[in-house]
Amino acid sequence: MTKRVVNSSDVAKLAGVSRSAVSRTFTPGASVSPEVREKVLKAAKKLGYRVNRLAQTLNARGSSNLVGVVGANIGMPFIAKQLDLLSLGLLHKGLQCLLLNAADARQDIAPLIELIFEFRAKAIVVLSGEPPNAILEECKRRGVKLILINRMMEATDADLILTDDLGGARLAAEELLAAGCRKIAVVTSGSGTPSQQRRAAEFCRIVNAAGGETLDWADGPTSYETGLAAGRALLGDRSLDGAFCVTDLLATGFLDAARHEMGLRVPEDISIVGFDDIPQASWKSYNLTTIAQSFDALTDAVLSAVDHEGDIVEVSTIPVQLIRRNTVRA
Amino acid sequence: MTKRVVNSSDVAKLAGVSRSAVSRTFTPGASVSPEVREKVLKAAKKLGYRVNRLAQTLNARGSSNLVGVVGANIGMPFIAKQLDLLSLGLLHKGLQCLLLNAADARQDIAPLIELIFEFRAKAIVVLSGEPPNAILEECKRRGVKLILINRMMEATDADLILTDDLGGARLAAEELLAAGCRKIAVVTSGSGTPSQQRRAAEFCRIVNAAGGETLDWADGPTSYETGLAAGRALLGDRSLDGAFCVTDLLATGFLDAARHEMGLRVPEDISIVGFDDIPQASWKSYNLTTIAQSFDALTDAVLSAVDHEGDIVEVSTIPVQLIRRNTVRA
DNA sequence: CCTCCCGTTGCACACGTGTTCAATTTGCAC
DNA sequence: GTGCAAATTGAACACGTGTGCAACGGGAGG
Repeated sequence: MTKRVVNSSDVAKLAGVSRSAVSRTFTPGASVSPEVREKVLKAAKKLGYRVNRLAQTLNARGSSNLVGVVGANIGMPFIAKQLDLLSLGLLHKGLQCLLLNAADARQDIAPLIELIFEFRAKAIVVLSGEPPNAILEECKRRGVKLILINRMMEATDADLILTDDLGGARLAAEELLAAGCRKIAVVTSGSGTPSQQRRAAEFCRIVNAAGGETLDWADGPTSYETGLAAGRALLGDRSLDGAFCVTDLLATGFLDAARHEMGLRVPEDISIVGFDDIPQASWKSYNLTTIAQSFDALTDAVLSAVDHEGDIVEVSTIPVQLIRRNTVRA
Repeated sequence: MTKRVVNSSDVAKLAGVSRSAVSRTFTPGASVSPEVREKVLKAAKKLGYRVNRLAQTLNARGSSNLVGVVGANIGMPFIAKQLDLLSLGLLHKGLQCLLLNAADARQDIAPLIELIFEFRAKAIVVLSGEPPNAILEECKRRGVKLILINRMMEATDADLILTDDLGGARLAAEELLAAGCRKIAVVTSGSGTPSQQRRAAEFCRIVNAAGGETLDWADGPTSYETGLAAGRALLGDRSLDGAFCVTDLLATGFLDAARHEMGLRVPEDISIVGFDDIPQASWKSYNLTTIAQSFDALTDAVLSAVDHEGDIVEVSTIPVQLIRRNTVRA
């Protein structure tokens, strides 16, 4: 006994019409008479018929309505929230989300993208890692939209969606300077992503220009533990009166090191500003002053880039906003 | 100018062989002579040929190597981590992950599952929501593996993967009783998921049997804010000396309410135990004693269920473990 | 040299759908 | 009733692939 799935021909046979009629019934805007449509729908329901999207896509010239999403560390709060909203938006738009999770941000994501090619996806969204140039060319050749979120800057063949890192760094710097901070730690991970580097560099530039002193840290993955380690290493220097952590995850770790290991009071002894506004930033134990990115703007930008046909690349900037909570001295 | 994607016939033509030879070259275990294989590979590389998985699947009788994953609240720490490991494991096994994100845990997930049917997925993993019985039957009829994680208990046609909620509740109860707690809050969300209900019911049973008193709370979504609200509402009663929150997210909120709003010391004034061991549970500000589920066991169970052919349903139990940190009085 | 067997190859079919094109029917005005 | 346009319908093709089947070729054993 072979469990065969029902065909459009099966439906056609039962309804007593041609297979074309069945196809047209399920194709919006096609020309079918109401009575035929009803017969077809009845037969389809009886047999439990469902269109085979794979065959549908195969037929349609060009690509499917699949969107490949490449990421790493899906479990981290900020990425998780991005993915949550993004997949929701895609689904809402009638697009399906093929998730390719990289084991590690450092992993070469080229094989994953090539896998997406094999599925004839309509677009590819890259949340982590940096696709090599060969991939960029291949995307262009195949007519696949490539959308990079906070990735390489000099890629000219992909749609770029960039957080306003410079604006955010400025907000953070001004807030800490206004609080009277003069010697400020700048905490980044060792991953060296362009986004983090831009934030750190711009922050240092502004603070130094204002006569402040900055102290860099860059090591480890982008994690709570790294923030903790940074705090342990840097906070021995009691002359530090401020810290800018380029990620909230780093900031929470740094803050915990200050309070629970180094015996410092926040914000009385040291002021801290983060970046991203992850959910935990608003938890009472942290109450972290941070730079929020508009998730809505980010999602909208991705969705519009997916739809946006044409060869002109789009560069969207996600606006940022200072969220004042309670980790900067008044 | 039409941007056509390269065919296997294109490759065949360039290599001077038949299309079958191309297909066989990319089919492991097929019979091709080394010289033909090399010619084909050379031509394929030159043209940038990639197998079209959609056509591949269409041909192959039966289903694809897609696995549909249905979830909600992908952004929440516990779900996010589940999804992270799961998608990683699936990818590692050569399976692709089609992510369908529900807007809300209460949303009817039947349409999402039906969408997965249309893609002829090999299996469906349900992380949130409860599929109606009609879906169960349809899965069986279509020969699609249905895997439910911590969902309905009485479903007999699906593979079930269940956390050892009862064992976890027992560990929590024993820990709190051993700490001398006599009047214990039991905090659940208002979502009424079977998993949460089992944990709460078993906990109450054990504590009551030991002569302890329990105080229930069940309202709101499963979130930090709900835990906060529960703490505000319950902790006015100063005779409370313990709390079991069926989710770490609830526990963190509850703990913050105790410390930052009700002026209580944890664990001196009240002992708290959570469930899930989300990453934040180990953050220094919480140091939450909690019941950990083995993520590896969960992932393994899902992967084995996907592969496991045959009509017999599998029921896997994910073991739990008490993680002692610092929210229970010694 | 003949026979048998095995590895390789190409042809043709099947998978399930959307769509063009011509044929047919319907509707309508005269 | 008749002519014409519009709406509907069905047959046939295309999409890109894997594979059964038969044909072919070569080497080993007799």
